[in-house]
Amino acid sequence: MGRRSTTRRIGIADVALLAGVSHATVSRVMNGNFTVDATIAERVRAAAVELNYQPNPVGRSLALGKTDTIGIVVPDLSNPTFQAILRGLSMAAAQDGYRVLIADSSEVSSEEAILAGEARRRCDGLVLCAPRMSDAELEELAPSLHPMVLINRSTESTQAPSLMVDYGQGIQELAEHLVSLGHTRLAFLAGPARSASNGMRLNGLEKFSAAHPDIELQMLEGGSSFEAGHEAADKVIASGATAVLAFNDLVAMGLLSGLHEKGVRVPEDISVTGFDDIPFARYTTPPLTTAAVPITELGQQAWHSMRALIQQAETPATPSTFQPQLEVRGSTGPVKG
Amino acid sequence: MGRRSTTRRIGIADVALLAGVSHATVSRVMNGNFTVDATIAERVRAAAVELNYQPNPVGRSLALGKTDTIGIVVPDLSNPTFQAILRGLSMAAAQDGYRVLIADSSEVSSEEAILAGEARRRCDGLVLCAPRMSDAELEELAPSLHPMVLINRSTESTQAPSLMVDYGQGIQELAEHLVSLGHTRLAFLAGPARSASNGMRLNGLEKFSAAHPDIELQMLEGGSSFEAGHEAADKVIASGATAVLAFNDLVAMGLLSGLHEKGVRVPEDISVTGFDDIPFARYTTPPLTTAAVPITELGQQAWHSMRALIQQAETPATPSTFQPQLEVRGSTGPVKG
DNA sequence: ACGGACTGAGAAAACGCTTTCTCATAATTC
DNA sequence: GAATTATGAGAAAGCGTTTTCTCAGTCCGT
Repeated sequence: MGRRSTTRRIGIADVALLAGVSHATVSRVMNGNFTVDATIAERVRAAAVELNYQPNPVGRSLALGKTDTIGIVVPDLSNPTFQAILRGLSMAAAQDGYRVLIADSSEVSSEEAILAGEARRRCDGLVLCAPRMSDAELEELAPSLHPMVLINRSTESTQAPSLMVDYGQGIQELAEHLVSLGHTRLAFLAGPARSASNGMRLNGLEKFSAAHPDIELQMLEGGSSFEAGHEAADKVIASGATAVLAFNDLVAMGLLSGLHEKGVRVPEDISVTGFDDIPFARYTTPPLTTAAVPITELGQQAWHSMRALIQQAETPATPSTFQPQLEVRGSTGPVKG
Repeated sequence: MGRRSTTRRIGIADVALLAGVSHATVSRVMNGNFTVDATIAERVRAAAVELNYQPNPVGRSLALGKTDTIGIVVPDLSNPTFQAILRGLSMAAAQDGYRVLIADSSEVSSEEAILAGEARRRCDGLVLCAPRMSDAELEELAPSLHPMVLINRSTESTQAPSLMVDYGQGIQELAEHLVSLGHTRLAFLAGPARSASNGMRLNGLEKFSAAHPDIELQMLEGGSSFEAGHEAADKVIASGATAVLAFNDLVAMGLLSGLHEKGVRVPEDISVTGFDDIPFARYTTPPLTTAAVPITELGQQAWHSMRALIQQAETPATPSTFQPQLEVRGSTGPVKG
């Protein structure tokens, strides 16, 4: 007890005592309220620096009703895509004096709801990347999470801004690219079944198939990780497809590695495409043809939407969509003649 | 005003009112204090679920003097090494019900101190990755940041636990490996001049040189990024070295790419080594020989040290060192004969 | 049946700050 | 010079919890 009081962090009261004013005045000075006499203000400031006083953020938060912190929930922090979103978000938020609290749901969709709620309560807003959560649950949760911005999801009920990547369009472009190279037997190495973005890709591919009834397109079960791609090599070879659209770059890279081990040449024997254009996609062997998503920028945009939401209670609710850009590299080539 | 009161989040008072008890009792029930009658407790719990009451964490934090949050400051969130530390830390902390707040100093060392202080005040502890901060500044800052665990740094004054990677040992092993392949003209593509971990590497290389007076070892200015490595290609070629030790995997990968563009073959013409063994190091062309650091595990360990620090005021102060492990892959080979 | 030891819950203080309310004192006006 | 208005700072009321303090009401032994 005695010990503890010695170590106690210095608070507004200590400054007030030293400066010989009330703590209200100290607060006024610290917050740049000009209704305080210049002489006294200076005295307070001097006392503050002498004691190296720094306002306790928790006390401030309670009084002000804001934490200057936003939360982000991601399904997997080891995924470069979410790392990039986090980075873009964090950097942009920092410029406005906000910090970010992270919550990794480890791909466990049942955790997403709880984590989201917890994070939200600690923060002024929430950026939600919850690809596995069901639409129903998201819809139910949304109101209690406001202000919130969604990544690659949208809700009916709330007007939460949502930032979407047009995966459907991107995958169509990739497929068209393969067709232009002469491929007629394609395979899609799908992502997690319940993933929202996988659904968007499937929609895109449906449109593609409708436009190209002559092109064969097989659906192969995959996943979202490097390992999933690696393990799918046999399946891909067995499919007889000459070109495969992987769920994302990670899967594509795993597949590249798996195919290499089996002695299958890319792109001579099989062409492979990824999705996302993660930083390392251009350095694989061969460099990966992919659909580039300006993902860091998306993270940045997420902050801007969030900021708008926090500042004005009125929601602009701009559901902006990011168009992926076809990035042709070495992993795709003319069909084996 | 009227509006606002309608929207107000429900608090402990609402539950108390509905259950017909004092808010103190609600608090007791919520915190599993058993000195409350079972009947009443049940009534309170019912009221809580009916109102969907969730205690306000800020209020709790103020009362309890803890936030259940730890901060981490990293110099660059786009660096896979820090991403991995963050991930290991975040996952481990989550298991104990802690969250992590991130602060990215964007490699600006002057920001590190401020960010660290800010983050620390909002959290129960701080994990500090501040490679650019001067020893003096770190020493001065340390006391005010406690509890804190350091990554790849150490202090004299405080007994802050520090988790170190033995870069000196690792780089020596890499150099020895190159020598064993017959190389006699080596170059070190250094990291940022003021980086602490770069210093450790230099110390290791000094020892190496002392043990191998016959081996030529040039020092080349580099950096810590992919781009730095890429740009250094010309310099490396001009140096006449047959093997180059890059500061880290990122630099090595950039160099690989740069050398490839110039038509220099790796490892036939020049051998290249990295450091860290980031996830993609094994998938470069050729796969990168490197010194593997169990970096996610280090993040985990950082949490364990932090937890010990938070729980018992007494510090175990275990300055643990992680030994990198030589990972020989395709980017190194016998010297050109 | 009466005093002492328990139980259990409300009242109130504490956490560290911001902000409204209030009221001296000083500055202005007629 | 008295009345009015600025000006500026302290007192106090929050913000939403936890926790100590207090004190009714019970239960027990004698």
